[in-house]
Amino acid sequence: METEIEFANECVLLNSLRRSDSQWIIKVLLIQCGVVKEFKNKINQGLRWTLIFVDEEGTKMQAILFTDQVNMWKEHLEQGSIYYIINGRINDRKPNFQSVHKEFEIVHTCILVKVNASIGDGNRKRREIALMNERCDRQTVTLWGEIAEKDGDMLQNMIFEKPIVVLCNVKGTTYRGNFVISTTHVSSVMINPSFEKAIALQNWHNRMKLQDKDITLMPSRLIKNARKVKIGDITHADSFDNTKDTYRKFNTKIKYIINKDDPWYLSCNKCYKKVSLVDNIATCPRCGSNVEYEERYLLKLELFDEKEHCYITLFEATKYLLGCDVKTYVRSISQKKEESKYYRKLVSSKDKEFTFLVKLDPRIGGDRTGRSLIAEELHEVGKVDAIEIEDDEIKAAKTIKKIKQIEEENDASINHKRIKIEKD
DNA sequence: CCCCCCCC
Repeated sequence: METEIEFANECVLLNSLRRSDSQWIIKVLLIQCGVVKEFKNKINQGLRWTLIFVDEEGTKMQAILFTDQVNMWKEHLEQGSIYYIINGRINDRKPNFQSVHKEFEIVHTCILVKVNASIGDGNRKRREIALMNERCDRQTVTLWGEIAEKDGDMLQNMIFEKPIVVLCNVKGTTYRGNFVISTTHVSSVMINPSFEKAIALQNWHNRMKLQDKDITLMPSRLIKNARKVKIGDITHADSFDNTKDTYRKFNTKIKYIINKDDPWYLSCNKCYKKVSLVDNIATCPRCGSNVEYEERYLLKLELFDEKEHCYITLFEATKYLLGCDVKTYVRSISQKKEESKYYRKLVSSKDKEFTFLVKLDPRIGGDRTGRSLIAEELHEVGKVDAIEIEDDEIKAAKTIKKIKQIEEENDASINHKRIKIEKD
């Protein structure tokens, strides 16, 4: 295969290959296949295919195939397989473009729990997914460009099996106080890979499934660690400190379910605003007509905690109350809603006590009368506290203890060797 | 020989 390889950094060039080498062979794992794209400029036109490989030392490199090579290889190369590349052309790394190899590389191994619809076209195409780890922390990831197109579609088709997803060379950004991970042009996505951490997570997930536990309904570390308050502490607060600690939880009864018959709406995929349907054409008040849309939960509740009452809105969090995703719910009530176990669960939640998690918005202060809160998460009272909290301090202490133990063992073995040598 | 920091 004749191909162009852009190396990540010069070390690789020195260690395993030199640009001047005319004959070489390298063993690589294909970790990311792009989408075959057509290109056209003043001089050339044809097909382009971007691949990302990793060698046995863990160094990543990008390879580009052009028209003839694309046609020759497109049916044969497979993500996750091992190949030998023989005698490719090696280019220097181009400083204006992203390097495949990062000085700091974060690898995320998580369970896929949600895939949103994709938005936009070409390089602007994006698709949000949600991942979860063994501590039930949710993490939103935005897939971009070819990864949104190819891997995103693959993930959407697999969402019901909740595969393990590994992300390499992704970047983190903060938007409105939320940490969001985004893919870049050098990111790679692996689905159900066979390395230790991924298998351990898969085993954990299998154990949960055997206990009939849906991990997407389990209390997250966020709600476990959130500061516990009364409703009045939130509704009567003049303003909120602009700190990182913006989550609060409170226990309260559901006094009234305001829209129990239609706890969802048709939402614009791009901006989440409610679309209106006329002759099957959806119009979004913000994005215009003929937009893509899907059902989205929206449940409004009135709460009462003996002292205060307030209104709260549940979007995605409705799932915690009903136990299923919105599409399953809508399907379940399409015939006789009284026969839907999810509908019955919704109705029976009235007068029950729940722990609600809300996020404080530092921009909103003062008079909040009439303004409803938005729930991030909720569980029946007792379910949150029942689970043992292993906070970071305890974990850190354990790690230190472990390290000391290992050091002592090493010391002992070193001493033992010394003794042995002396005896000899 | 191609192409790059996007969006709510």
